[in-house]
Amino acid sequence: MKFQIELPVSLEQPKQAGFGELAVPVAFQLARQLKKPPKQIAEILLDGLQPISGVASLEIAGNGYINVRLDRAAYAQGLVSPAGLTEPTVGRGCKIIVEHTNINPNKAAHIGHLRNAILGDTFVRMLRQRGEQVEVQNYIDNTGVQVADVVAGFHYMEKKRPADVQLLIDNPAIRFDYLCWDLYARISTFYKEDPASLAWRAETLHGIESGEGELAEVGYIVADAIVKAHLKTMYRLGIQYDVLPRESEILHLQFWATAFELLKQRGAIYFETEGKNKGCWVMPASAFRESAAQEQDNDGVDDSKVIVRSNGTVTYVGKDIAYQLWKFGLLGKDFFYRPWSAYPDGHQVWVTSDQSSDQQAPHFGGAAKVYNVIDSRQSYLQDVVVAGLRALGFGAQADASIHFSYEMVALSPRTCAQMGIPLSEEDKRRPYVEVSGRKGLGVKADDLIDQLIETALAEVESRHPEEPADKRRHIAGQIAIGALRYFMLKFTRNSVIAFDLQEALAFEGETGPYAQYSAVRAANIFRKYAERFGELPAFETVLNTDALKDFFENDSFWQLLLLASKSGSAIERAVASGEPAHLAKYAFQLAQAFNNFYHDQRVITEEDETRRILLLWLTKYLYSQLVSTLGVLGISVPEYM
RNA sequence: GGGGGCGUAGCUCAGUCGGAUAGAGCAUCAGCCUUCUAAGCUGAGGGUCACAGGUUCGAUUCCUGUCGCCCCUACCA
Repeated sequence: MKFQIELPVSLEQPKQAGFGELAVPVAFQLARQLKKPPKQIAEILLDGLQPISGVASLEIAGNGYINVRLDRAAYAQGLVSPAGLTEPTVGRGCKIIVEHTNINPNKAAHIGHLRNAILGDTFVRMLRQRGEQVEVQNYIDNTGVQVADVVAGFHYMEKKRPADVQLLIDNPAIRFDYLCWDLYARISTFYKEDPASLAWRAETLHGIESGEGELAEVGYIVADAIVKAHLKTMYRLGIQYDVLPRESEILHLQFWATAFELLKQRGAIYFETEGKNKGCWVMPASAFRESAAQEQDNDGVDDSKVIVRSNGTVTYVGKDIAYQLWKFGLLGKDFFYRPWSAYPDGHQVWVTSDQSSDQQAPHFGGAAKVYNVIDSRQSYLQDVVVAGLRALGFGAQADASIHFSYEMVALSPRTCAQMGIPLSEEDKRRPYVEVSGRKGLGVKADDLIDQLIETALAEVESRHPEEPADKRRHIAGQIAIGALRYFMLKFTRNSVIAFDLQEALAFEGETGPYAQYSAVRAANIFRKYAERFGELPAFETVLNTDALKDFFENDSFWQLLLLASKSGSAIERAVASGEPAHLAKYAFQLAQAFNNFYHDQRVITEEDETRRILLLWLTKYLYSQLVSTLGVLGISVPEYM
């Protein structure tokens, strides 16, 4: 280099289209060391530079930017006839586990669960698009307090035996997950009014953990039925799973006992002999909190985390450490597996078992990287789990444990009012109200999906009265899913969603249906073209560099092409930042750009044949990029809208 | 008390390693359907990027402090 300075040359996108395709701010970086004005440095850098292939020109702009302009025809030619199949396979053959959904199997799924599942599923799709090997796990806490409460409700409040509960499950006129939603709210209220009844919970938990007796039996059939309902709900949104690891197997197969021995051996936890945690096995706060080491004894507060209670039972975190170890293949033991169910496309979901394994079962676990999609309120517990791995000497795996956190979905005051939820004066002043399963307060996932479908159906019916009813309903479903998935993805993860029904039901503006509509419009052009001119031309043979050069002199066409060509880097960026919202935003921008193009240009009626074919090709390219991006977001494009 | 997050247009939110004139949607107002479908397009108004310092060629972005809001801080999960 001219200045004898080694520097990573960074590239960035100019804020404005008129500044070219790439900007090199290197002169600014050098300015500090060279004590020269950035503009002067840029001039020296460009002086005598040889022409670069694919680059049309370099120029200095602003007070020191070097703007790069690409050779448009060459760039377009590369997109018309891609040189070989350059699939973006960055997969290194290492398995990635994404754990998401993880709903307590004691009641119907609500909108908060939808955010988790949609975020997780979209991230999975993004990774798979890049060629990664991904395993989707949905952890089932079938022995926890929430299940126990509903079981206690059936057993003690409703006086139902296992066979009675099974009848409810088998009754097609009853939505069992909704029934449990209400029962859970009722028993939670009952506990509050009559604290003595909390003994039921203890009794039920004990029964479920032992795995024997009527309480355990009711526990199994309730949890299984609810899991079935959850998978059905999620499948409506195109969300599938590979394996369902259950807490009952973690208990019965002694996963915890193994992890416990490891933790004791390596001194990750110790037996507390005094203070409030006397008689417990605890992890010192210094393990999972940096600042804790210095100020251990301020106010005498003990911030250690209890792993094993004084009565000898293990906390959730303890089990989670064992589970996390298994995910990395570090526990030294495995579950047994049996088939749970199969999706219509044949994809098999497996569930863990403590008996014996099906011969066909694939190998689960043993990943190199693990994403846990869990809401941000649990970041403290996730920190403890990771600290556990680190304390055991598994530093690399601790680093590869990623808490894919997101903020909760709350309800807007307006939506609460619409649903008849009473609000205190204090709540009314807040921007949002937290949902509560214990109070039965929230929006059920299936209700929301149903309402979206009905709203979409009304639109489709008014626009296409001549189309068959089942077709219209299918399309309404696609639109509903598009609206819902986009709505859940448009916010970045650390933003609390104040769920507003009116906003969620919107199909205009920055929404999924807006993007779907753009794609439908493009498809209409192809249909009309075929009606008028016959089959679509073979673009590779028809379009030559001269024609492309001429066509893309037009700045708006060029900008459109450029934007559409960036879908791959949009996915890269979204994966790197862990923000599916970035990809959603890209899809919206692409749709918006297409709508502008659609409004300005007539493809079919263009009289110049070369130009018509060029317009058609650009439409085709935009369409395929939009459809594939929407696909990664889990949004399909209807036949008509 | 401790830990974490947030504060950007009337509302809901983006804002890429610190970079060029701070963006989008909704809402409001004014326009555009004989056209490849108006779930669309064009335009207008709307900003002390919470506040005060600091770092430097340059700060919405990084640092410190103040104010306000939220979450976590259980032998629940």
